[in-house]
Amino acid sequence: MADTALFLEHLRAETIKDHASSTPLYLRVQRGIEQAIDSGLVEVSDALPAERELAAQLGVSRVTVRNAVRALVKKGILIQRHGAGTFVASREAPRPQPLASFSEDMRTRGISTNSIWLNRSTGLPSPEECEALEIMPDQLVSRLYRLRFANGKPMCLEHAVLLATILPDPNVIESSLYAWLDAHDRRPTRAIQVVSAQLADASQAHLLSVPTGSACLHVRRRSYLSINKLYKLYKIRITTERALKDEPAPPVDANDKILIERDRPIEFVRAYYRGDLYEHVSELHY
Amino acid sequence: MADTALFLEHLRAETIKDHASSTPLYLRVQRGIEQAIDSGLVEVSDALPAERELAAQLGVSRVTVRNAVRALVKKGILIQRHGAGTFVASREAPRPQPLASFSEDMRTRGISTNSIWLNRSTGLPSPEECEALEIMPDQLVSRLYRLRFANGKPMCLEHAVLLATILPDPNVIESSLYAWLDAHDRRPTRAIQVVSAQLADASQAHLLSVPTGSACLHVRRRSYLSINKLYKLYKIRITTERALKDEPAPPVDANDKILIERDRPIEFVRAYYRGDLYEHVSELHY
DNA sequence: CAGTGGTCTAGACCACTTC
DNA sequence: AAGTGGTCTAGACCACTGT
Repeated sequence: MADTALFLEHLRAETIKDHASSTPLYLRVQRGIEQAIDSGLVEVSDALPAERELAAQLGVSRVTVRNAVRALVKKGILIQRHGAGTFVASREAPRPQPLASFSEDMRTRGISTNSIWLNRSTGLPSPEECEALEIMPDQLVSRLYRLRFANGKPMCLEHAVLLATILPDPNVIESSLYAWLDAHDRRPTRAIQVVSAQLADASQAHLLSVPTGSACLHVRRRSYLSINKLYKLYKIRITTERALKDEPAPPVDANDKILIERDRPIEFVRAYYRGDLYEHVSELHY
Repeated sequence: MADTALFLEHLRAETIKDHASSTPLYLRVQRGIEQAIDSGLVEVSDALPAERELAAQLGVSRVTVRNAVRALVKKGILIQRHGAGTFVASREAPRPQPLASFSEDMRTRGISTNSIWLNRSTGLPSPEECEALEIMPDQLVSRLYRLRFANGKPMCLEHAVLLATILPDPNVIESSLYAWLDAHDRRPTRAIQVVSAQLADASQAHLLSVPTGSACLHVRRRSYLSINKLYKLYKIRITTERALKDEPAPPVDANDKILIERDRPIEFVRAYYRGDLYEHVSELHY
């Protein structure tokens, strides 16, 4: 290690910093180690001080250190080898692809984006949408239909459908749907995509400014909100409604049902990308 | 819960079972809980006994119980809610897509597969392959080129390149490459895929039995082997060589280099799928 | 052999949920 | 107020690695 003393000093400072705040100790240690690596204080291939040593130097228990290290190992930033030590992993190695929105995806590729709205409305779902969103036919949905541009070129024809309970009014979306969802703490945590190759039909080709019969990538995506976030949103809604309408609390059963389900689909997207301009990246695990 | 006493009894039995073996205690507890859920002993929406209660009943510490539960929560089988309890998650909810081989992928879709070899050889890598596999131009690679059929129809034109150190002789592969890799403990643990839409050119179209200009899905995949497995394979190779040739151990530096890198690409695949027969599924996380 | 991470115990207090 | 999971401590022994 380049300078163990300096590393420990930084870590101690970082660990003490939010002492008054409610940030858990192991998260502060974790962030301290992460920052030390990012700032180059410890370099790739360096061994971290032993867990017992770290614990002693920071004045915390070894369990707490292990808690912090475990998260960083899962992130791929550290590598532990039984009997040998804990090492800083190489930085060049690929990291998992996060669930990014179209705009974010393009931004990371260094491409500017804009879009024009073809339709925004709220209404009843089609049978296909009912199945995709796991809802009954009388539950309202919001629709966003637009043509997206990348670096000024038409790139993608996108049709998004969301639960109206998640997005009550589609007209509030300015350019980035996910930015709005983020701001309202209801951004999907997980998505399943099905990608297939198709030939553009006449109307798609016209909108995308390509010849009919060009190759295009058809992406269908179902996005899920984690049970925890859903529950929190649900609780908030219930409380607010009760406060407003002076109604009694809902029956416990209804509550229980929601608690125990897993992630719930909140968004269903169909998109047609120009085959000459877009490639879809995905990561698989064994 | 249907029958707490029965659940605890099962769990106690499962926990004690491999007492003599070296299986860690928390893994035995974990497996016990998992089996109880799979066998229907506890049902969806049931709350598990409290962690302290479980620990007391099993005669283990609460930390050990938490260790077991944490893994099951990560797997999506259990859901924990602060202050409320630990619940069995719904089983219908979708589970993440594992990294499957073509044959496995098709089998889960209920489709039979076969293939004909177009070429199998070992040789020096092209510049593109060097970059994809992160190797020098003098390091040998094995190539597998074949036409794959699904339910008797030509489905996919696949060109796979692997490090010769991983697959020394491509002719040993009968039908499933991944089955062989599995048997030799060198199956990739992770892969990154890039999917794009293209029109089939004349030779591709001919092999796939579709008209020239049909939509096809072009998939490029880099598959990685985890650092741990790599290290174990490497160590084994070193030891064997030493035993055979009576050579001294390799210099420590070479060893160290390998230890600290992350996952390493061992396979590079280019495949062209018929757009009318294949859809690519992927999952994203936030 | 000494040093490391991996597992385990028996406590404790805090934050949150439920009633 | 009682019960739950979330965090934390101060120990202990085992299995593995390096030399």
